Amino acid sequence: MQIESVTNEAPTATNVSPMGRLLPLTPNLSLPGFFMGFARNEEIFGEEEPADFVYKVASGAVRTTRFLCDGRRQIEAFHLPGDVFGLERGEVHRFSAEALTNCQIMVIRRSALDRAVERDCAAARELWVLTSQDLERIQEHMLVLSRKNAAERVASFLLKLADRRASDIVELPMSRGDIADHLGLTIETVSRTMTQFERDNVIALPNTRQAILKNRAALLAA
Amino acid sequence: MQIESVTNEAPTATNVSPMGRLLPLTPNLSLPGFFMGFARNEEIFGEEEPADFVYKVASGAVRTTRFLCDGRRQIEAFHLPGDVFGLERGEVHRFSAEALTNCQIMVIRRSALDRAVERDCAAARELWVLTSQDLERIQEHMLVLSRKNAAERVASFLLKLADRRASDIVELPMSRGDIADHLGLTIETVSRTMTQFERDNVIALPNTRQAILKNRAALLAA
DNA sequence: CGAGCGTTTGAACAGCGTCAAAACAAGTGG
DNA sequence: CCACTTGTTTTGACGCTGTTCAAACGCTCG
Repeated sequence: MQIESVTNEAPTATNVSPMGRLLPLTPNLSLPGFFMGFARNEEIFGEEEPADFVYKVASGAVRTTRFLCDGRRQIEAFHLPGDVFGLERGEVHRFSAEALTNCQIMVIRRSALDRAVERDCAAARELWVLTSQDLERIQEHMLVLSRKNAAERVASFLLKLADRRASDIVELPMSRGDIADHLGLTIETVSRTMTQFERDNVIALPNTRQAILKNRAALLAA
Repeated sequence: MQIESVTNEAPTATNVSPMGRLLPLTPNLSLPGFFMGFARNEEIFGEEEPADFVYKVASGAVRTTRFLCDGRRQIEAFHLPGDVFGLERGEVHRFSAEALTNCQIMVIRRSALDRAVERDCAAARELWVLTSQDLERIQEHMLVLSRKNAAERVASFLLKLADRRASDIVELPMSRGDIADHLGLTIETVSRTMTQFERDNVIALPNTRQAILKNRAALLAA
């Protein structure tokens, strides 16, 4: 990993503090921070490590994961540009985060966030909204995990990605194994399901890291 | 349902406002509110209804649920005394809530909470903590749903209830069907799994609404 | 005592996981 | 440019776990 300069311009006395320049954690809340670059598969932070920073994806993609004691893995979420991750209530991270692709990550000191929230109720509200959105997203995912079958899970996943990108051409920065560990399935089932969708002319798979939605209705019904 | 007087004492001019007396939403945040009683199976609020109130269990137990379009049900959580539920970011409830048993519910107007949070950063933080705890709880549950088998799911469930009550004698205010819809299983599988635990002397089932943990280690290993 | 639920139990079935091998993709070094 | 390696994805055969369907059992309450 490597600390990156934010822009093409060289840093100046006005836009760089010892904590870095002001960066938008949300559209309404900017805090001093800096950027870091991570290479594909590099760890951004580990489970149980001190949660001294909050992160936001500037470019690339990230996964947050945790493990059961016997090694079974769960991927809590995939984070795309604009997503905030690594925000904790306690002292340590409850997930680890790894780069899915080479990526640029905005890094903000948690102490700076804490201070902003102590004096500014609007900032405090922004923080609450961030966490609420996380909660809503994950409640949606819980429904998928508890009550949907393999085809429905993969369909939901593809549709969510397409909605985020606002396009029927979906880039898949994650491996089949990552998708499986996110959906509570096996690699083989994910692969078989996608191939079946392709045979049924519901999607096209020009290569393993790209899917094109050809029949949204069929995916919704799946 | 029926609006209840809070205590044995009659309300007085000092502890009752038009909004009700001050009630502790959390130990550190009290707001004007009132109590309501609900009968077993009575609906407290419905999905898509305006989220004008926040609720806290005073006594009894509550479930929050949602449905897939074809009727498959998911129980997001069971709420026991002290638990806050029905707190939303948006305008409407994203779950419905029903009384599992006869229960007393503390009801606080959301507008009162909003106002408190606008002027008081400490209150705003309390709100964030509430939502964060929800998120943490549900992330834990997600791991159960995505990567654990039937025996492990039921074991986690019993252990969590026992931890909450700080006792090896676990009251089960919910039906087998409720447990099934919470754990992403069927009634039959829940029943079979519990009977098997009983046969293996891991738990005792004096009746259908009570379980006694006899071998915590076996449950943890399950 | 009988009706109506919820729960338990059984038998058959199916969906998904497991294991194994083949196909494919992406580098690496000759 | 090709042979070789390594890791990922696909495909196939098989078996287990959990579902489905059906029936029996046991509460609770008229």
